Amino acid sequence: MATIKDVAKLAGVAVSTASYALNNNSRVNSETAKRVLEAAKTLNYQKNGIARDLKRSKTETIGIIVQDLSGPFYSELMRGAQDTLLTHKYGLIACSAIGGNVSTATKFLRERRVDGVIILAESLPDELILQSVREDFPIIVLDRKLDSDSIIHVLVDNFSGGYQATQHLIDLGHKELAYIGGPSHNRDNQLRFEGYKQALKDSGIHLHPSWILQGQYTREGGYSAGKILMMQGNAPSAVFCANDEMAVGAIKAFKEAGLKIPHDLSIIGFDDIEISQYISPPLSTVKQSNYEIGSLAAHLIYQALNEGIEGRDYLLPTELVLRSSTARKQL
Amino acid sequence: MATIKDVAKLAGVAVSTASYALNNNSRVNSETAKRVLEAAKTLNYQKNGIARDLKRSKTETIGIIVQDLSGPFYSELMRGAQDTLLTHKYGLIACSAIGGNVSTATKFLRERRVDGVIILAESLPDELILQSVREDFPIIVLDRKLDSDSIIHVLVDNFSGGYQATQHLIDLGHKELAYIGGPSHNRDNQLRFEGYKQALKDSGIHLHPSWILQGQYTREGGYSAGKILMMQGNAPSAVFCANDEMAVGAIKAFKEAGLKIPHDLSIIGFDDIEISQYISPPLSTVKQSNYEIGSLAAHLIYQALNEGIEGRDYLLPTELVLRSSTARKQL
DNA sequence: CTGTTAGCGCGTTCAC
DNA sequence: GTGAACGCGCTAACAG
Repeated sequence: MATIKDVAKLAGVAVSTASYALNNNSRVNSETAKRVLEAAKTLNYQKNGIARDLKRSKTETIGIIVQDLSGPFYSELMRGAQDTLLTHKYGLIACSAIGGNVSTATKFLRERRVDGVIILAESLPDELILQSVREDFPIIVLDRKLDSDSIIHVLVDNFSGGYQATQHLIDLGHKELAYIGGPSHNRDNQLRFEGYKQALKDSGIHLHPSWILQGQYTREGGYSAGKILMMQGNAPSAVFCANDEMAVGAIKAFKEAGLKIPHDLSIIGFDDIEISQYISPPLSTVKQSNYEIGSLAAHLIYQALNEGIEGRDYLLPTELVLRSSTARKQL
Repeated sequence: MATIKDVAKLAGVAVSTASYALNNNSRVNSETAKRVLEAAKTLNYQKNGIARDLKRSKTETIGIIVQDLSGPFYSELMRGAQDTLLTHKYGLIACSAIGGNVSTATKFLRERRVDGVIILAESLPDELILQSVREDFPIIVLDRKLDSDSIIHVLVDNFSGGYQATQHLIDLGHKELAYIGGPSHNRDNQLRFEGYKQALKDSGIHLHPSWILQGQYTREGGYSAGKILMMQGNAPSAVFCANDEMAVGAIKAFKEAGLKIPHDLSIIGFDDIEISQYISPPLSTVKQSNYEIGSLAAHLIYQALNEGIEGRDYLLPTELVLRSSTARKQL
């Protein structure tokens, strides 16, 4: 591999001159510059980015850590981040949180391989993040609330989302409202549940413990929860599922029980994943604008790196997406 | 930021000793090592990975370049690559091909920021890839065939896939077979089309030019193509769509025209994307095992880096996934 | 066996 | 246009 030294030698100039020439610095006269560029070409010189980053002590790259590099769920978010960073000439690289202490995530976080990180990976331990806090290394978390005043939070307003969904069902005349939740330790789920409870309370509707179920955020979990709901005898007239995956599973269970949706039972989800519009009936749900989240996160990180920022806690609104799985209660 | 120097000073040892201690080298006696580790802890020392990579001239990280970091399409593939690399203690980072010459993709390719790359991004120019060829830098392409004997190809057998799909329709008794294709310059599409033509030929079925349509690989394109097919008057009895997205669109068009699928018309897609099983009717399609592709790519890159490899061209089989959108031709 | 000295990897940038 | 220090950690060779 040719280094800048080889280029300099071939062009008959000092290494520093070669460096200036290769970076189009106007200090070198165009004649010399041309010679250098030619030498670089003949040697097929490729700069060593690592050496460069080391010297300049910055990488102009932001890392995003996601659960498993595979979630269709992150699509829009990444696009948002990518688009925004690109306008600032920053790069974006993604890695997964899988792999524990040898994971690339750890490298990103601790070894200064990127100038800042965006985190959206439940499985990444809080401690790892907190240990990585240091000056001039912006960390944005999208999936939890951490107790450190240098960490920036961009969170979705899950509470309002849960409230909105529930209120929508109430507005349609439903009073028997079940809740199929995600893992109980999951923060998003907790907040969505709080929203649900608050909405019931505000309308003076009593919360019915046997209608509170757990579906682990999975399709299978939603299916089981739906089955249980049916077997209990006193079926509710509407169900709020804390995510769309579970709603898909629950719908299956309800259909198998012979219910017509939304005629016999209304159901609303959360997330607005892609398949929600293709299932039958198309699912009403609560949507968070992932593109905006990504874009905001990227924007904040750039600001933090270059101009400094003021606020450190951002709460983004949710939006109701009404399709055909919810309807006015039949009398 | 504390550097190893600070740690050494605080522990009262030479930098080299600190380095050995931090890397658990048995040369330093445990007493000293403990002192060093403690010093590191009190200073919150984090090693600079960049400096390390520079010195060792390797990163133990593989890059994967995808179209836009967002495709649900890559999910399985990434998982495959990730899992495999992890067992070799290599990291995986992903970046998008968007951004032209300032893109992170370019950095990966030219600036030795990773030890090897996997490419799956149509928009990345051939030249950029070819220019990045150098010794000891394995490049695996999954989306095209390049004329360089140091580039490794892992390709899906699109020809056979196209053949399989078409043959399946023929086996069901269909003889009026339409083809809705992707962009004509797209290599995958071309091969699928070749497979289609070959299958027709082998069964002595004449190819009907007005049944060859173009849908740009998009849902809307498939929809339009479906409409056109209906308007032509002489509708085929079965359709092979070069990807599932188009099949989804086409089905919509056929339904709007009052056709019952598969009773009046059979349709088969390609890719087996997630929604294929949720649409109505569930779509028969041709599947490529993306997990395996990713895993194989990762395996090859590891081999190339550590043991050297023999073969440079791999062709992976496709598999027919039969659901309910295809049926025996009605007499 | 333990610890130290010193040079390296490679490009950037300041002082001359 | 150039020489040389520098960023930071690794590691071979050497000394005690």
